[in-house]
Amino acid sequence: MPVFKPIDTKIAFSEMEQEILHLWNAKDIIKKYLNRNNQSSQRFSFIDGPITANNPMGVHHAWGRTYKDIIQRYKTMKGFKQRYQNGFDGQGLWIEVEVEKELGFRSKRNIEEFGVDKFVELCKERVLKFSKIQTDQSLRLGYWMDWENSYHTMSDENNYSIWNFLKICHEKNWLYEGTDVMPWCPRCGTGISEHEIVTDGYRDITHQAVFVEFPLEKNANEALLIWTTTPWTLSANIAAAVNPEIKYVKVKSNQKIYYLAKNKIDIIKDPYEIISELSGNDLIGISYTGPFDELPVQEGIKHKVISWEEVSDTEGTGIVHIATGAGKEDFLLGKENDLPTIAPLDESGYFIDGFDWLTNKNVSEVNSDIFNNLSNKGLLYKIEDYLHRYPVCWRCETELVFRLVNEWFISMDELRILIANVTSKIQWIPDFGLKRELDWLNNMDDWMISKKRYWGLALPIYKCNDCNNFEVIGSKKELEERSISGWSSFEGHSPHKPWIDKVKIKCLNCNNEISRIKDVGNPWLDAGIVPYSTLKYGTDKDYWNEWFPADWISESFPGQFRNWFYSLLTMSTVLENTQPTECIFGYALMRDENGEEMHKSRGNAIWFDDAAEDIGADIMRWLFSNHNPSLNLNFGHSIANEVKRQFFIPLWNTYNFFATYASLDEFNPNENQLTEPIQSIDKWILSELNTLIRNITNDMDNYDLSAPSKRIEEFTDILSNWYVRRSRRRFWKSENDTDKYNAYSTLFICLSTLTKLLSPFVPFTAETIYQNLVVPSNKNSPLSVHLTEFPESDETKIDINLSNSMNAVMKIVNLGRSARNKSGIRIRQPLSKISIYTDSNKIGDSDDLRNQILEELNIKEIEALEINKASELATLHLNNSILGPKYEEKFAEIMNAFTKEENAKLVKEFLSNGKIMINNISIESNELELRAKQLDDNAVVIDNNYIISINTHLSEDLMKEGWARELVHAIQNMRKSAGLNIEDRISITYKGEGYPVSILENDNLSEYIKNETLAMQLEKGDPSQSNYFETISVNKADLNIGINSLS
RNA sequence: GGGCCGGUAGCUCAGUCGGUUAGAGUGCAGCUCUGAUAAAGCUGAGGUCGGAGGUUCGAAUCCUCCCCGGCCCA
Repeated sequence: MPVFKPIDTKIAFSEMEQEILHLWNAKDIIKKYLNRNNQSSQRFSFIDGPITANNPMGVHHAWGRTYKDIIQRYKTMKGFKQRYQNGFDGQGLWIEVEVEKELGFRSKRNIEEFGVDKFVELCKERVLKFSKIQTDQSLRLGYWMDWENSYHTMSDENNYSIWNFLKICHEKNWLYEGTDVMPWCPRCGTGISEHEIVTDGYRDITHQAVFVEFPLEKNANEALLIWTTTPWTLSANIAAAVNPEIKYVKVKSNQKIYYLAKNKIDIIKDPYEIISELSGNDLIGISYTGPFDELPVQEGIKHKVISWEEVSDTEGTGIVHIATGAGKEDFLLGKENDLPTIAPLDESGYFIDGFDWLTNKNVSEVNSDIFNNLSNKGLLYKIEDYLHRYPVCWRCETELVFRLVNEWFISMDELRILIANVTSKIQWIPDFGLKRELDWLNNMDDWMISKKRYWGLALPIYKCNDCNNFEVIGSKKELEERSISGWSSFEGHSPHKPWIDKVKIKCLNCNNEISRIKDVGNPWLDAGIVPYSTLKYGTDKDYWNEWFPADWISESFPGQFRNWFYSLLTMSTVLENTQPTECIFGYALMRDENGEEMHKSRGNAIWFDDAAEDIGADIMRWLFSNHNPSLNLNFGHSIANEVKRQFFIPLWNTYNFFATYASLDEFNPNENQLTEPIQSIDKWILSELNTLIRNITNDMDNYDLSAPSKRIEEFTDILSNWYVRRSRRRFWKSENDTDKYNAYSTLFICLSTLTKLLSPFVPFTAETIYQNLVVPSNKNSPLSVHLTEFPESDETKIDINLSNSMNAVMKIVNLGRSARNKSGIRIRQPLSKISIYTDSNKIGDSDDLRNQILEELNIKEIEALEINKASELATLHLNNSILGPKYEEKFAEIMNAFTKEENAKLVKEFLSNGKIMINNISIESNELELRAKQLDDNAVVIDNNYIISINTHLSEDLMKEGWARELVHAIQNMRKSAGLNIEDRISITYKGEGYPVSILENDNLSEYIKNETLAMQLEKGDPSQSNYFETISVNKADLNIGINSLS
């Protein structure tokens, strides 16, 4: 009975993967995997960066999850106990937006009318729905986590852990309420973060840009000329900014004096005269009259020219109108220069009190009124259409305005350096990650943690509107203790809006009843707390100590420096002043096949579910494993197809070859162990295998997750194209001797070890091969490859000399093929001699290796090359990499003297003595190198001081032998065409004259032909009477051949 | 404007500590081998290693400046 099931040579990956999924389910393998190291004393702590559970996962998530799976599977096989906890991110605006879309909402007012409680419940439901979908998709990818124990950032535990963090921030005086100017959608009534604008938020829009005069205080006939595309902000003008480095001019036109940048002189619409040139510096400090000084809010504001390096003279007038309450940069500049702030708009974009005739007008409809007003005051210089990129709301396309808002911040003044110190303790892969994170920290403003929305962390900040005291509550228990009303309405709900806001506490300063602020938290707080919340920091310190810090975390680099990595580092610094993880492994961005960003709208996005079915999870995973993580990854079908052809098909063919013949021969790996004498080629491939294990172990221990796949591909290549290719005859021969079983054993060891090496990377393929090769042949083997141990390298099997010799053999064979190619002699045509010069003659000593060369190249014999001949085939060169550092300056002289000598003489000296003398300096063997001469009539290769040449002369006997092999080849093809089985015996009939017949009637050659083709008879006759016949051309003469099956 | 990453064959990318004639895959052209292989092998064409300086006996590699692309910050 054959041990191994027959294999489908045309492998359909996704079907194979479905079968394996069923197997894992049926045998409960995942659970066994998760629990196998429960008793282990070794720990590997991985913390999952939560995936946003807002949509089905994409192929880019599959990339990241593959890394996470690979490292955990490897550590599992190495015996480490792990937590395998996956995380879902579920609070924040992204979820709200999707729920709003589903409900057809367009603004916050819709949500208020609908009911915040119902809205929040729908957000929760959405998270649960997509976390389920993502779980199923992850299983399809072969990602093994403790799926029933995934954490959610919306959990009570997570939210209360953040409360604790915020309370500590407050105790250290790092938490404060401040103001900032941010992009704001007046229609949705919410701030839009910079990130949201950057991704999808700019449109090309034509605005009316206006040139306005700001008259100088000292002389109303002189004016600064400014330019703006947002006329409504002029009502909030505070200052005018110039660049101290730029050249400005004072010009006279129509009896008035204007100031503007020299480069923008074209703006002056009438004839003008330049009165003087001046630098920006000369303008700084000048007082002017504001364009809307008559408005109540402008009372008491002193307008002055200030300095700002960012002012350019490529746009506008080179003098910039500054409204500190209506522009992001203006606001910062205002802070630096200690300027007052006027904020004109309410949440919905209406002018607030104090703006006289503008009050209660909407920002979207005031432009023409403002133009008229300015014109009446004589301040309007001119109006132009201006096309520019302008931010819009990514949900409703409304043009954004910049609005001054109150937000809550964590101050970075003291924290910045502490976080940087913690950051530097972490190993960053790739290492430039550290530089980038430190750069971000350096530039990081205070962290804005509030958002005026509904679904998210309830910031536990309670503010007294009377005395401005604010307090931060650090836990649920503390809130209960402090509550003076509303606890019963809250109890039983999650700490979210609106329920949490029922609870009121007493102001410790003035005894008033005070409420929580309305804001929710920045979602990165939710993800950053995870090393504390999920590891039971607040509830089980022993557990926390056991698993904190993480050994390794991984996420896509570009965005996370300012997001997850940043929040992790900040929160861990505040709580424990220590690193949350020992190592951060980052990877770049996924692009489409052509390197373009994937977009739903562009149609080049690939859905995970489609990819899993069309491409297969393992091919995706191998493609990911093969890629340098720090570079962007181009992903697509043709790239996946290349991976399949490059790696999976050769691997599958090798496996198929083994299973087919091992079954025929009823080879059983348990009963047939390797027995002496063992051929060199077996020892060699086992040496390579153990080297492979050693290298991969080393890679994985250093978190180099892309090196192993390259090594495995190289190994699979030599296994298939050298080991199997060179061993075929051993498998085919009819007698079941030790040598044949040694070949099977060796190949079995390689393949079964490969399944284990492969299992972290391609769990389905590895399992398939394991199930067919290992499980049936050994009753004691673990149920799944994923329950096995990672292979240990057996150093005693590693033989570097053998490896070098085999490399030389392969090199020689390559040379032989190349020589044949050049002289047009086919491999089927035998050659007489290969000549080798070597001092120790190692290849010549090993019959095994000698025979590899002779067989593979179809050459009769190896002969020794004598020294005079050998020295004609080579040139001698200095080994610069050794001599350079050794002799430094003197090296130039040596090189000079060396080139003056006749090289052929030096070669001979070297071959005789193993060294040469130059300038009375002895140059040793390792400092020299022989290279093959490029000769037309000689095929020469030199390796490790062997000199090899191949004789391409053909004798009559050799030619006949060549034709005999040609006939064998033709008859084999006929057998195939006739549909015969491999083991079928045949009889051959031939008809022809002259040269072809002389081959068939040569005793040796006809015997050879019969042997090779399993022919019992070889006779002259009428081939057309045979079941199958063909006419073959031999040395330009025709030969008719017919075959009959005797089976 | 600042920080980081990248620029090597038509395309995708290796290239270690500075060291010999800069490699692989893919594509193109030609050939070979094959009773595991919808495979594989060989040969050929294809390179100012982004540019310019510098250090060095020697630079794709180190240094400086510049150009182009990406990401982040302002």
